[in-house]
Amino acid sequence: MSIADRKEREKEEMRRNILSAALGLFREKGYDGVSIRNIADAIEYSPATIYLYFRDKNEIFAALQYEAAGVMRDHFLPLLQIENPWERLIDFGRRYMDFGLKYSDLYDLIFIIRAPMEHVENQECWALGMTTHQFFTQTVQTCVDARYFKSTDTEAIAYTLWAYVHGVVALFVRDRMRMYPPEKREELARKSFAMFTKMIEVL
Amino acid sequence: MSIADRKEREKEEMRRNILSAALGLFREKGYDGVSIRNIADAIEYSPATIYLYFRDKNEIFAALQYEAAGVMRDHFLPLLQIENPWERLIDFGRRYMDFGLKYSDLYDLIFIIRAPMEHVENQECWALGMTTHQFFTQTVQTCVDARYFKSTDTEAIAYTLWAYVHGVVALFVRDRMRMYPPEKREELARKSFAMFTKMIEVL
Amino acid sequence: MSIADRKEREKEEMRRNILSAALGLFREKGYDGVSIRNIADAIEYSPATIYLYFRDKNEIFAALQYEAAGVMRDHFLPLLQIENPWERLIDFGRRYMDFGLKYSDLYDLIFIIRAPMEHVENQECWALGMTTHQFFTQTVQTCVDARYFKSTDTEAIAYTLWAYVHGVVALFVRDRMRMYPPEKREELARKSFAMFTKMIEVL
Amino acid sequence: MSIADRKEREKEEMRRNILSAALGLFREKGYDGVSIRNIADAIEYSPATIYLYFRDKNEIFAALQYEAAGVMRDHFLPLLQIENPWERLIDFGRRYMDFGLKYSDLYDLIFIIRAPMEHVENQECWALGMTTHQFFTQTVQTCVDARYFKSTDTEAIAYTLWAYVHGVVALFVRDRMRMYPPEKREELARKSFAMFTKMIEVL
DNA sequence: CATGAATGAGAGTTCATTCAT
DNA sequence: GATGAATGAACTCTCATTCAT
Repeated sequence: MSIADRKEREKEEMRRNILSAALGLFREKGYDGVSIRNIADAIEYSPATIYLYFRDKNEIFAALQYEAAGVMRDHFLPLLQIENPWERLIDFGRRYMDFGLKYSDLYDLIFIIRAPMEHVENQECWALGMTTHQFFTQTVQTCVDARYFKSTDTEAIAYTLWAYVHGVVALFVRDRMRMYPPEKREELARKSFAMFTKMIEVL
Repeated sequence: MSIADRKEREKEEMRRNILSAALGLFREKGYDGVSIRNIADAIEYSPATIYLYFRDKNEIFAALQYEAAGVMRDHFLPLLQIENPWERLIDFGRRYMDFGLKYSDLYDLIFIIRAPMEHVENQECWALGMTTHQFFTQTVQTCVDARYFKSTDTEAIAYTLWAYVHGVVALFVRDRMRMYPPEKREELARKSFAMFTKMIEVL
Repeated sequence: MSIADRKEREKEEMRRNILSAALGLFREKGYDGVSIRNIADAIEYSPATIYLYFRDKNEIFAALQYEAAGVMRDHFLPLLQIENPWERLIDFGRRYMDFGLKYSDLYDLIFIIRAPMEHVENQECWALGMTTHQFFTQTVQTCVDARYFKSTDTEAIAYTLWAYVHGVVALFVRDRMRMYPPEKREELARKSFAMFTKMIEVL
Repeated sequence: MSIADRKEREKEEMRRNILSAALGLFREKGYDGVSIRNIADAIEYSPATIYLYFRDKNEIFAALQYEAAGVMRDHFLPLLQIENPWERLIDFGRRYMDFGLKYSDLYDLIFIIRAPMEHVENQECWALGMTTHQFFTQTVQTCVDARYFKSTDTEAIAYTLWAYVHGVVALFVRDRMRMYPPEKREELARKSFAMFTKMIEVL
């Protein structure tokens, strides 16, 4: 079995290799700006080789989205350590923003890009995203149960919180904060977040 | 004069024809996904004809953005009638959301889509957008001056409000509310908005 | 008749207008660099108007060649005043070079460009060129008859002289003197010409 | 090794294939008159294939020029055997004319055609051409040093000789000897050259 | 497993030319 | 007499993709 194992492992390595190169390029030049040839050049293989690991460009894209969803989920793992629901919720928001500001391209992939959703992998990706979403919803639910909010409409609360943080990140990622000097943008986002956490205490 | 008039009208019609076809395509497939040929096919003219009305692809895009910015500004005009600053601010948010949900394609063009910003017309568009932005900021400022908020950080307040409504619209426009049944999405957005207006009273 | 006359005159004026614009552009950007639209823009008429005066782009080109041949012939007219055949011959050479260095574009048109020679006008142009050529040959013949040369092979002499001055101009016109600093090129040509006139005395 | 060798050979063959097709077309229609598609059609490959062998149109042209310059240099190699400077100089001229009359297309490429000179390869070509030019200049210089000329202005002498032979070839290559019957053209050129060699003895 | 070679399709853009008005 | 509007054909060049080796 060990030979097949190694082969499998090598195959997986190559896939990751391709994806990571694709992601890097994607980060630099946007989705449409990346070509199979670019990726091939980056990993120093021939374009044809890519097709041994991915059926077409769309499949690479789908895999990237899945990957992004995985990275995001991992980014939230430390939250499991936080027992106090309110603290966990606040940290959820902070980590969401951190992720969005730091991995803008991944965030874009997950929450902004208008993507073809035909592939199976897209659905896996969606499933993965939903577990994260449910984790968030449950955290809100726990807060509601513990009477941290006056309102008991968990759905509305969760959605409101999400909308806000998404707004912050989306404006940043898609470069719509040009009226603020570059070095002040993140600071403003952070200040606003602090303000927002105050606000929701009265929900 | 009527001949020249007619010609003028026809020319204008053709421009709108092109723009409206382009708008649909841009929204559907993004800036890079749309080709001059696509647009030409859509209006059943030859590609060369497009160039009689627009210098290049970018100019079409810029014209659309400019137009969108104009529509949005007009959408906010009734606000001028509202004297009470708080009411005006709340209505601002409501109208922002209305605009985004109703003219998703225009909203996308202004606040989400990725595209080059080199053209002069882009800058005019930006200028137009900024007047709207300033109108918003002033409204917030007036509220601050009138002590509607405890906080006096106008910039942070304005940004927070904007981020929230943008988040709501952006999730909607880019179809990230698939976990909610279609017919409930707008309702949820509205409910959340009501919740949000309550929240900001304590800012 | 006077109406028809005026019309004719106006038509001719327009033709010259077009040709002179075409020539200017041609000078700047080379034959292939000039488009009908360019010419139309230059004379502030519509491209379609050009077609009222010339059947196609080729015809403009042919007319230009004819014109160039005319300008060249005129350039040689003063030679008729010179009675002494040797002096006339030397002056012929000097004027040939003057013409080539000063009206490089016209020279190119006549002696270098690889042109389609289908048009009737091309043949007229050729005829015009030939009269100039014959004038030159006759001048050489006169010199031969007057024993200015030892050789009596008029044809060979004429051809040799022509080849030399053409060489000088052609290297200049087609920018093959880049090994000499720009400001010295013409000077070198002139010095060489002086040298050449000495040489041919022994022919 | 033989596989790699064969591949290498095939690649080289293809390049030559392209270049030879391109050469014919360039000569026939000039630089601007030739399109990548033309070349592709001529060799019965797709246009995209051309780009596997040459970066762009200019590179094809540059390669041709470089090649032509090489062929020309090789054409002059036998001159190295000739010790007597005067004989060498005369033979230089003869070989120059031979080259121009025999390889008109290459000559055109080097000394007549108008084309952009941006590429590095153009500069290599220029460098190669200059070594040939220097070899010529040195030959003249040696003659000057050995008092074969009365004049000591090496530069002017060299330029004069060059201008003459270029004139001969250029008139021929660009078909400006139409007033002479085709079969007599080369003969006339040769006769003139003989005459010219006599002339320069008195320089 | 990897690839060199090839290509059809398509990108944005410009052109000479026509024709109804 | 002049033109605005239109277009088919062409341009250079890039792309995703295939396939024999």
